[in-house]
Amino acid sequence: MQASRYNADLPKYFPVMATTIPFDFRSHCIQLLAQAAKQVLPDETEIQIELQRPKLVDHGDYSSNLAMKLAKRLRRNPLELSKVLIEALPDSPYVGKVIVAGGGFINFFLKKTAKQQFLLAVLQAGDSFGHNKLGAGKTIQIEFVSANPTGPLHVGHGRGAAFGASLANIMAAAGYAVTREFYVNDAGRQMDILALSTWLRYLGWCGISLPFPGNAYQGQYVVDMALEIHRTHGDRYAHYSDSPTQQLAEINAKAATDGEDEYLDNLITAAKSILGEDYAYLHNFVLTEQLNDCRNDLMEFGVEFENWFSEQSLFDSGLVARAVQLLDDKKLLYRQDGALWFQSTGFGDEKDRVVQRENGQYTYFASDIAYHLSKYERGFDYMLNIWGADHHGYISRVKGAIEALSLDSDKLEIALVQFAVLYRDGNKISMSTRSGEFVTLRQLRQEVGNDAARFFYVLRKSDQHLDFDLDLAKSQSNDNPVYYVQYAHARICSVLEQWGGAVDILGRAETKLLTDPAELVLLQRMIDFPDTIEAAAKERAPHLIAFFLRELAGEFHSYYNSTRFLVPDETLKIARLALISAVCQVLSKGLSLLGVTSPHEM
RNA sequence: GUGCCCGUAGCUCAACCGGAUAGAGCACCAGCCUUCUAAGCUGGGGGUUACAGGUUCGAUUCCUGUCGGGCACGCCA
Repeated sequence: MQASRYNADLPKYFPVMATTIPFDFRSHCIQLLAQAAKQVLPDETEIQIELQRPKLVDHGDYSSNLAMKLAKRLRRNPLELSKVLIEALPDSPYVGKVIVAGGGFINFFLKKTAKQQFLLAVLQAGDSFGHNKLGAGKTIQIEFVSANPTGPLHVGHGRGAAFGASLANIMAAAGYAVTREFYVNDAGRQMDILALSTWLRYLGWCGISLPFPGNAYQGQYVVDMALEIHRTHGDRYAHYSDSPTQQLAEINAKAATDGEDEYLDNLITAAKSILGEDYAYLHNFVLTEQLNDCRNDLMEFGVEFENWFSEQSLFDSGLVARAVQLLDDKKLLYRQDGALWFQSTGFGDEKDRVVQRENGQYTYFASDIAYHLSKYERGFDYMLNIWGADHHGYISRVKGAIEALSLDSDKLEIALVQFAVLYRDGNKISMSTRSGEFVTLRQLRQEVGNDAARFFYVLRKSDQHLDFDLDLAKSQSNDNPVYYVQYAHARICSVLEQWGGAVDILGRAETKLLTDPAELVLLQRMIDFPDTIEAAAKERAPHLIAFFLRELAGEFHSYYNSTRFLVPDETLKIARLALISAVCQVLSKGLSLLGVTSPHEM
């Protein structure tokens, strides 16, 4: 999957077409160089050709370090080698000059007319401009967010959501068939704790006051759910047998002698016993409430999933038992201290892991093995898990289990997203789901808006910590870079509206009139767009799109201030409008990849 | 203590997996609106890429060590 960056033999995406409209100058130049290398150095069969975009315009549009790379092995002077290669380059309708520079760089300068013609290709491709065939139609499943449905999403989940959703869009644009999935942890102890917490609050509404454990869910939403139950069902879930609260009182009495976790588990056992079949209602109610809340929250944030995969279904379908059995068949399980252990140390893990507890309950790890088995059985070509960075210690055991099942663990990639650390009044805000002290994604969205939040989240590399200063985000919301990009889009829309002409005639623009340096800069930037999407897909780096958009917007604003578009010269006017129309289209496309809107006016 | 990630302008971050003179945005200074949206533009100052070695034509990038920060090390999820 992460093979050669640029393979000299294969065109990257669009084949270089022999028509009048050039599409992929980079691949074209690579092919030219490959042909030259083949002629000059017939013995070298494994030549990797890389082209980079030089930082300085003086260094051309594309640059190759091929001669410098080969110089040592061939014991030849890199400058001489460059010259020989350049002389062997086939003629090209798109390349103007190729020169040697620096210590042996081969610098390609595209013809001005090639860049100008490219504009028409952009307009012609429309919304699909920038798409490429990197993925070649292979299927990839991307699992992200997967937050426990035990409370509102917080700002940490927001980063995973924004990153995952943007990356999914980018992978789709890069030619992958993407399936987005949310893994719902609806089977574990945490759900029991939430159900218990809600019930205790509910009893409070019924006038039965009991101590509320410190490690139960403290949030206001728990009180609200309890109130909702009370409103629709009255005291129905409060009065059982002779003395409903007496059992709880007994359990409470044990708290003094047992640890906190045992205390909570005892309460859960008691609740299940007292509620009987009604416990399922309670459990299902809180799960449904939280899941709906989560789904709505994400939908409003522009994040949607093809699949919501239930952990419980893995137990119901027997897949957990089957996965464990498969390991057992391979003699990779053993029993110790009453628990069932998986020999993960044989697969790169640092210690063996329990899959079934002494009390017969499967661990989270066991259902996770089954979950990944399910992914493999569903036949995706690639799988990508997006996890919080705190799960990095979990990677080796999951990969180990996959290998133990004789599956190809290279098909599964795990991308870690660092935490978003919140600051208010210059102080770090400590967050804990259990304690109910956290800033929710919803609050953040209301404070800074969906667009700013989506853009801000992907403005840095995912493996970097994100310092999120709430006060700054609020007070400087007008300075947020997202507005800078959106403003460029709105300005173009405004100009096009004032022009009022039919957009399709822009496709017949006299592009050779676009000779201003600012215009060529914009053209070159748009030529880079497909490369940027490809790089963002390969590196799982949505921030590259955000940075690209800032560059493009900046170059447009500069152009806007220096040049008037609605000029009397009709031909020139159409040419310039065609250019900014293409810029508008690319801005909109890039923003949509990041889940940000493209306003027509601001 | 062990493992993983990170350390770049005053602050927040880039730098196309080893390339040419390390770039933006905030903040600061000086200019630009009777002309398509000033949420904009133009110019300026600001750096021993934490530190010390090593690898080579070439290092922010790769290797070793030191210092500093984050995370993980459950029969929790």
